[in-house]
Amino acid sequence: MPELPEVEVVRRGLERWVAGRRIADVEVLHPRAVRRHPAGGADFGARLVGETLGVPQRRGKYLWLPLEGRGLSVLGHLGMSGQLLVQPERAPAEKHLRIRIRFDDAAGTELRFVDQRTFGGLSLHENTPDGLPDVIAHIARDPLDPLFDETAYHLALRAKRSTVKRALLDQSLISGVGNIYADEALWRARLHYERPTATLTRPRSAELLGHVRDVMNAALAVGGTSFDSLYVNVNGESGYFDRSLDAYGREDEPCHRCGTPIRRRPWMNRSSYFCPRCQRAPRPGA
DNA sequence: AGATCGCCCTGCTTGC
DNA sequence: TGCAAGCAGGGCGATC
Repeated sequence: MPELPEVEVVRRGLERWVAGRRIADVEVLHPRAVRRHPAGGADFGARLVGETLGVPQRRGKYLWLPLEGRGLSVLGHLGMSGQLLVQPERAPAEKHLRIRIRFDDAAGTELRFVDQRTFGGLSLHENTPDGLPDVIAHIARDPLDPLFDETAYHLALRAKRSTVKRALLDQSLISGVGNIYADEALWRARLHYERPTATLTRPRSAELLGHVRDVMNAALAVGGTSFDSLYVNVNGESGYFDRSLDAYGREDEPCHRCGTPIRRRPWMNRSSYFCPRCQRAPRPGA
């Protein structure tokens, strides 16, 4: 599933292949793909025709394509299985093709939104004065954003009566961290996922944040090398290909630090993977 | 009002 | 073998 590094790879691909192009036609093939656009697929398409795409932007796992001179943006989220592909116009339709965007130039390529599980989608929104689609104004800056406020993050963390993994996944505090990166960063920081946020010292939270950035940058480095073809993102998960995970998905496999079998615990309708030796559970009531 | 839960969805895997 | 349940998971609306 695409996470922040994968979405950034997609953003770069879009910048290269569709920025500056004018939309000629939009085909919405599945209503769920535009469910965040209340006026529906026909309205979505009609309002895009004739518009020119600006430089794609990203925050966390959201990305958006500004419409030049309009104060509007096409907002996209890939969800679990979404892909944005730049394909030759004559290429056969993908099995899960949901939206097709054609351009009025002679490049011979079109933009396709393909999504098996339909958790993702596209929609059209007005921008805030910051140039952010209004519906994602509540999404915090992500850890790769130069304007991410580390001090504010730490203070918010300390003020929460919550646990560290919940806080990592709270998009209003920090965006772009999903289940995989949360478990990986916690493993690197040797922190148990149920560690109360209020017990994290400033150096400890700074260290954790550093690990979050490290795992994302490592994935970005790998994902960023594999997309110089026509495809914006060959398979929607390129960032994971050559990356070795230390915790996530490694139940019963030896910890890369101490050899203790990694454990999986049900958590918030998901799973948490951790090393029971390196990442000790917090004392009850601590 | 902040924290938590359930739902959306499909295809692969597992188990009886 | 076939069917059913489990699992993956981000985000949002409902609920407590």
